[in-house]
Amino acid sequence: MSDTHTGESLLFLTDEQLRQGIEGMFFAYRGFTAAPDQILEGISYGRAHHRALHFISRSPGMNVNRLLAILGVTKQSLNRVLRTLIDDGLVESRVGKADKRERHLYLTEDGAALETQLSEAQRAQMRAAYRKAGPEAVAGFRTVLEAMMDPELRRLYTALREG
Amino acid sequence: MSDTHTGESLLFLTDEQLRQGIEGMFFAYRGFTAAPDQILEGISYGRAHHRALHFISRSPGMNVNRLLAILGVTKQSLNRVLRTLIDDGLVESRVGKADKRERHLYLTEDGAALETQLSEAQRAQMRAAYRKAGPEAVAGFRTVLEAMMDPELRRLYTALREG
DNA sequence: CTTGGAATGTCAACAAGGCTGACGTAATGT
DNA sequence: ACATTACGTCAGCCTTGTTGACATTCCAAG
Repeated sequence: MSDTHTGESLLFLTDEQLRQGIEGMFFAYRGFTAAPDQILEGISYGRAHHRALHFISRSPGMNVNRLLAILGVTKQSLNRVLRTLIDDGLVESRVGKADKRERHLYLTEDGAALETQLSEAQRAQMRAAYRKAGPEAVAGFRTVLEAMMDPELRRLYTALREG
Repeated sequence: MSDTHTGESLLFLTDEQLRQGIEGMFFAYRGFTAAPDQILEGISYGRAHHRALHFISRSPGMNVNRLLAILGVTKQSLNRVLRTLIDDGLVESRVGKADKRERHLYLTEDGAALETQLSEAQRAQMRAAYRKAGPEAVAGFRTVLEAMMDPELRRLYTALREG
């Protein structure tokens, strides 16, 4: 807080400022994943399962290709995770109606329950941080996050908001 | 930008807002690591090596225990990474003067050169995002990042600034 | 001076979750 | 008819995390 030079300077981008931003991202990401990670340990799932559940929950009926693009992993890697989720009855894979090659992904009741549990833990973490920082800081936070994405990622990110 | 409710509302913490923050962190972290990752592929190092180099560069002479606390991994995991960096002549491990059990870590010339290369790529990324977002957004960004850390992480984070 | 405990290093084994390459199958589009 | 697309799967590899066990070195307290 002592040297952020909020708005009065054009020379605020010193290497030290940037370095603090980099370290901030590193530490904050740890805090960000801590809560769901704690739930995940014990049940035999990891972050990869959490991410899949999150985005399937976010866009029910999403096909595999789209989920691959969002997660940014290979289909083999996603498939391993997805298979366990399907085998365990948390995710349902339905053959597409228009295009029968596609599989559309949905959470089952159990899947939705776990997703809710994970999501609530993470939202609680996020809510506490947002409350602490205040609405104006939050607006700035989101602006910078979006600016950090490359165009392709930003496209995916904004597409999630719009449906 | 359309629905952030900058400051005029107490009810800005809808689940949808929080969810967008969560997804924003996910996508932004990808953008954040993209530039150094690209340099690292080819040379046989990974993110773990980058992180070690970064924090040794930041606090030369740091002992192993402190680096372990910062990175949040086990000593066995760090040791494997550190071993390769030392063997490759990028990091030097000196026996402590006051306490000879401790090893103090320094970058060699080669280590500093690689760290600079990685760091510059990441700072360029960060600088572009900061420029795009503007100083006020950056101030907010940093406030939220800090609020997302648990007290222990925040302590480590702020200690880095103070030396 | 001896001894307990702390800091460090190392060996072994393992798991999660990335990756590539190759191949099969079904459905679609040309 | 044929190439392409979407998806699944097998096999194998890498990085980076984990635990447990154990040796060494050294400081500090008794």
